[in-house]
Amino acid sequence: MTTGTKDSPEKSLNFLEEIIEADLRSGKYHSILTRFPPEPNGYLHIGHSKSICLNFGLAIKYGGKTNLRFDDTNPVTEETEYVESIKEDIRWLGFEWANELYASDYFDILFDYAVDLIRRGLAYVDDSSSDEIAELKGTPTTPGSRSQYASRSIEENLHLFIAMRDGKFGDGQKVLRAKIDMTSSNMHLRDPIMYRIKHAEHHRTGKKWCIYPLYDFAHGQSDSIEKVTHSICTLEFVTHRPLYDWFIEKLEIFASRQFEFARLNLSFTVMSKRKLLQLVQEKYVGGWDDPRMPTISGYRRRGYTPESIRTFAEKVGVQKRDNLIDVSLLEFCIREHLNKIALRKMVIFDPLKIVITNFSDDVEFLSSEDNPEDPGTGRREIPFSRELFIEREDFSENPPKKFFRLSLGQKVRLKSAYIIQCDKVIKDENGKIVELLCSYLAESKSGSDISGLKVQGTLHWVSVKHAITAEVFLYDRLFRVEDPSNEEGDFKDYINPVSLHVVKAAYCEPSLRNARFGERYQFIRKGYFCLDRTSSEEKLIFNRTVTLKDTWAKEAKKQ
RNA sequence: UGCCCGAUAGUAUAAAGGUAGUACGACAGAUUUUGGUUCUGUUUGUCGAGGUUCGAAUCCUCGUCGGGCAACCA
Repeated sequence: MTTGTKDSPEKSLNFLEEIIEADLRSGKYHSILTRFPPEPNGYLHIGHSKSICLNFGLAIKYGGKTNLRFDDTNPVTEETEYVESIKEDIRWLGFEWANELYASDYFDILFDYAVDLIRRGLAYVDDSSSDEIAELKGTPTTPGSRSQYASRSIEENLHLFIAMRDGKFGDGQKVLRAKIDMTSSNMHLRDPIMYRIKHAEHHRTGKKWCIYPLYDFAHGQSDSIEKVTHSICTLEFVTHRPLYDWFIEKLEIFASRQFEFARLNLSFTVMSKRKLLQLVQEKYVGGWDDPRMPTISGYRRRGYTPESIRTFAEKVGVQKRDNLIDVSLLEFCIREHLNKIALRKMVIFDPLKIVITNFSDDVEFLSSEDNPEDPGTGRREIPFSRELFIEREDFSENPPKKFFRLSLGQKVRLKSAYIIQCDKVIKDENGKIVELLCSYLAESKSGSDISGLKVQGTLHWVSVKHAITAEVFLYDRLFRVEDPSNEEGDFKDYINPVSLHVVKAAYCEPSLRNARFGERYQFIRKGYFCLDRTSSEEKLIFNRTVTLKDTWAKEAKKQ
C-alpha cells in the first residue's frame, strides 16, 4: 500500500496507517481519536517522543484528535511535578492535545463498572495475601487454581467491595479480582486484580479514595469512555490485549481497540524510567534535564530542536520488531537542521597566541557571513588585530601526513581574513610553545584576494584584545557500550567516566556578547552550541549540542 | 517445559506472489575560505530446511534464534 504522486516519491504506509485507512474506508469510523497516556512518575524521554509523534502525528494526518491522558492510578509514585514537565515537553515538541484528561477523572465510573461486574458474578473480593495470590496463580507453564474466596456470594462481594472503598480495611487486606480463568495460558487472564487498597493521598483526588484501580482495569475503560478509536501502545502490552477486550466486552461499552508497536531503543544510552531515575537520584547526572540524559528536557537543554526530533521519529519508522537505533541517526537529524539555522561564530577552546609581526597596532574589521547555508542571514564585522588566538591543536611542529593546518614555514588561511605564514616558534623554559610569530599577506584579504595563492587549510581565530570568555560544556555519550541494559551486571558499571568536559575559559568573538537563549550557533570547525539555561550576562555558558562531523579525527586516528 | 510477538546489509526501514530498494553508517573521489555543507560512486542483506507455484522476502510445514508474559507497577 503506497501513497504519493509523480511529484513526491512514493511513501509506503506503516502498519498503523494501513489499519486506520482501512477503518476509515470501511466506514467503521468517520474520524479517529488517539491518546498519549503517560504515567506522571518521571520525565519523558526520546522513546516517548516516538509515541507522541505517532499518536499526534496519526491524528493530524487523518484529521482526527489526540487526548493527553495521565495514567494516574498509582498515587504513591505519581506527582504533579511530572505532570507539568510532561505537558511542557509535549508542547515543546510541537503538539497540542484536544483534552487534558486523567484516569483519575474516571474513578467514580470505574467504581460503578466494578460494581456492575460484581453484580454479574464476574468479580469477587479476595482476602488472600499477595504471596498467596502469587502462589495460586501458577506459572506460565503450570495452571493456577482459584482462591477459596472466589465462591462468595454476589451480595457478600458487593458488601465487601463497598467496605473496601469506605476504608474498613488496611492496605493489602483485600483486593477485587475479575473472575476469568485460572488455567489460562495467558497469565493476565488468571483472575487479574482490578482494585487494591492504598491509603494514600492522590495528586488529584486527594483523600477521596483508598482503593485504586490497576492499569488493566483503568486503561481500556478510559479509552472507551473517551471513545478513543485507536489505542496505540508498546509491545509489552500485547498479552494484556485479551484482558483489555474482555473488560470492554463484559461491560458492553464502546469498543476501543489496542494496537502495539515496538518501543524505541537508542544506542549508548538507557531508556527505562527506573534506570533514568537512578541516574538522577544517585547523582550520576545533574538532573532530569542534564544534557547527557536521553530525556526530552535533556535534549532541549542540550540544544536539540523539536524539528530534529520529529524528523528522527519519522525516520525510525514503526514496526513490531525489537530495535536498537544507532545514535548516529539522531545526530544526523540534528546536524542537518542546525546546519541550516545556526549562526556561525568563531571560538577558541585551547588558545595559542600568534603575533602577526607585519600587522599594525590598529584594528581592522573583517566581514564574515552569519550562515553560508542561508543567504537570508546577514554578515557581521569581526575585529582582526596584531595578536590573535588560534586553536593549539591547529599548529604542529612535526606535522603528520595530510596535516592541512599551520606549521613552521607553512601557510594557512585565517577564516574571513588573511593568509598567514608561521615564521618562528617561541617556547618557554620547559619547551612548551607559548607563541607563534607569523606574517600575513596583505593582498590575500578575504573577498579581495589577489595573491593567487592556494592554501589547504582554513583556521578559525579570535583577536586577543577583543575576545570575550565563556564557559563551554562538551558532552560525550553517557555510556561506553552500545546497549548498557544488555551487558552483564549493573548498567551503571558501563557509564562513560568522561561524558562531560568543561572548558573553563573559551575565547569567543565579541558578537557572542549578544548571544540569546534559544538561538543556535555553529562554532566554526567545532560543533553546534547554544546558551545553557544557567548562562547569564556576567558569565556566558554554552552547551555543545553535537560536534561537526570530523573526518580529520578519523584520518589522524589511522596514522 | 506453556502461551504470545518477531526475524530483510553494520543499524533501521520498504517491496501486499513478478527487477530486493531507501536512509543512517562505513569506504573512495569531486567541490569547498569550516577536514563542515553539497555532489558522485562503492561495499554489504531476505535466519535454516523442506513444500506450493511458471515464479517466494512474501503462502504452508518443521526447525533455529531474539523478545515478552508468573508486580496489590504502568
